[in-house]
Amino acid sequence: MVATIKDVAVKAGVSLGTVSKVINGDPSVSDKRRERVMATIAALGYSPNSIAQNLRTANSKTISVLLANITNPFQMALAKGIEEVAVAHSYNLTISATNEQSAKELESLAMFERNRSEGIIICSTGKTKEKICSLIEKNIPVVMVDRFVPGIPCDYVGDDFSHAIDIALQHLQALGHNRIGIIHGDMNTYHGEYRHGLVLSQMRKLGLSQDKDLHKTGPYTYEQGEQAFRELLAMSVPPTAILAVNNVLCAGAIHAANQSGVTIPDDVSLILINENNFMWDIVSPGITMVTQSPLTIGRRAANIIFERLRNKEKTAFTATLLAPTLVTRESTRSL
Amino acid sequence: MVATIKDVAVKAGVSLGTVSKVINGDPSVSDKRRERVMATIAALGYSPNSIAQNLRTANSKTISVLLANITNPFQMALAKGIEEVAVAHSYNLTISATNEQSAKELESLAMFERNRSEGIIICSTGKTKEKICSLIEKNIPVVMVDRFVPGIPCDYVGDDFSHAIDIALQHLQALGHNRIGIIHGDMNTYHGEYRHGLVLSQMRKLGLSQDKDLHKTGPYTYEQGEQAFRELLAMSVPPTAILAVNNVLCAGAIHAANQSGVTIPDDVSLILINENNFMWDIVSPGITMVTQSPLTIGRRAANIIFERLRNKEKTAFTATLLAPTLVTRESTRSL
DNA sequence: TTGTACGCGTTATCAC
DNA sequence: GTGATAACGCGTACAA
Repeated sequence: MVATIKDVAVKAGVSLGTVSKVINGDPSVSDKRRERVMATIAALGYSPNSIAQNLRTANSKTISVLLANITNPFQMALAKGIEEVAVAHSYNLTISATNEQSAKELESLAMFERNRSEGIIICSTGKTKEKICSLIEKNIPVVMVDRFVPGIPCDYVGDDFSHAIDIALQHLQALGHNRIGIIHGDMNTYHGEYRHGLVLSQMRKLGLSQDKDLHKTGPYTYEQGEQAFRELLAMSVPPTAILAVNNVLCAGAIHAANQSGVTIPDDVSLILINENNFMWDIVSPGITMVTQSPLTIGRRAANIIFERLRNKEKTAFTATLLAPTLVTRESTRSL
Repeated sequence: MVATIKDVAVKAGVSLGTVSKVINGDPSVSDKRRERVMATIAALGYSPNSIAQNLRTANSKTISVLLANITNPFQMALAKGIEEVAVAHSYNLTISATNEQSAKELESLAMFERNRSEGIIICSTGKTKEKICSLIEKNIPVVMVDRFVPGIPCDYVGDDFSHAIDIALQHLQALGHNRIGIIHGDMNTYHGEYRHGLVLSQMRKLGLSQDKDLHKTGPYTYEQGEQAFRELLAMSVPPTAILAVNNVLCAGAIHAANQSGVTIPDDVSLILINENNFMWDIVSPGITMVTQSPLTIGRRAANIIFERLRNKEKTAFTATLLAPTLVTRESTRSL
């Protein structure tokens, strides 16, 4: 059906090896023969079968990415950063999503392994530790991004979430807020719990209200953001400020505010930890945020993969934490 | 280094073929042997090399997607729809982006071909027709999405953009608007020109102002949206309403309005053609829009691929146009 | 039911 | 500079 290297060799009247050399730019081919081969390649519309190439050379020219949710802008920015670097190295990029389900994560990881992906970048649910570790033991470079999971011997790149929380809470405290409602993420993932714990300890440290009802947890959905906001505002003593840890949750909260006639920041201040992309430029009131850098995370993660591919020596694993920045807009004001 | 089927066979004391049969669920293996093989597979942490499998079975279990811009929410929704279907079929998904550069599109398509991708879904710049046609001639199922390109014999799935324009313009006309500014897309892509033409003819048909200066074209960027908006408002006789054909362009326009103290819809009405996702719920004023359905487009496109993979008979190519809907919000009002 | 042998399309190592 | 030939890891007739 489709032309093979053999077809080219026969038609060009040369040997298989010669064609292979031409394809791979080996200089030890006479110009005459090279031209002839190139011409018949074009004539036949021959395209090297990289499956066979990969089998023979024992590599796949593929790196794989496991995202949490393909439609979240934050996650896609991650992917974009990775894609840039992969393309620059002429590598394929395979993308999957967990949708926060560890079963899907396991499946995807198994797929990556069967594919002989040369590197894997994971935004994990945190519940597939053994599988990830087994991949690492097989010397596949793994980089965890965004969500830290303890006990996995690999590189990590993410935002300094602890610092981000600190910035956010201190900003609110400086404005006089003490009762701060938190719209947390999913407690079914490790990093959800982890960040929850970080927030609690920071709040304690800063002497902010310890009221447990100020903490709402749930999946990373728009609806959850709405519900959490409503519940917070319905408290007998509602918070005077709210921190949302994720873009979608925050969007839900804003929508709930608009729907229920709650004015931000007059009735309650709102601050968000997320990437500061174009969409936050056009919501009004402008949302004060502590910025994350998913694009940079993606780039760094991919670069680490390629660096480990280039230099096989096992160097110490790195943990890269990107510094967050405060962007002050109209959604936070002093009490 | 990593275990092969041979290692498993040796260690389990059976033949190569037996292991292969176990892996592929062939029933003609005695339970005793099967158990033994499974056990050593687990013990060795053996994972079938799908590169070798693919070479042998002459398929790649991969479909590839070429997006315009990985970070645009519209495009991500497309990818999401495709990913859902691919995962359901246990296929890999390879994603690339053109960033509107035909050179990059060519590279990616060549990569897909070398990978022996079993199906390709393309949101094309429109300038790689020959390459796409050559892939089709090699019997690779190709589905064009979102952006129609004429003269390519393949399936197409997209929104009914002509209808969408009609709905948008008629909505504005019904509100009494005659001078309507248009923030068009990129004239360097075929579909940019195509949609431009559609708008012009619809405006003529409806008897709207034919002033050429009402049409601003440029790349699909936030900055372009800002600039186009400013230019429109700076006209000696500015438009009373503006139509933006893309989310990012529209976001730029909104930002420019906020920056320059132009009030929507008091000073100018604004309508957008795009996916109605969560972000448009939280910008204020709410933007009236004609909705597109990228998620559905992605799903349909992927389903077409798998249907053509299942049924090799060449049936007629299909063109699926999804119906747009008007969602009225606050950004449009009568003159 | 089980094992053997061949070939998928390519690269790499040889002799020539 | 060139052309056989042996792998790469696996699936699958075919024979046993």
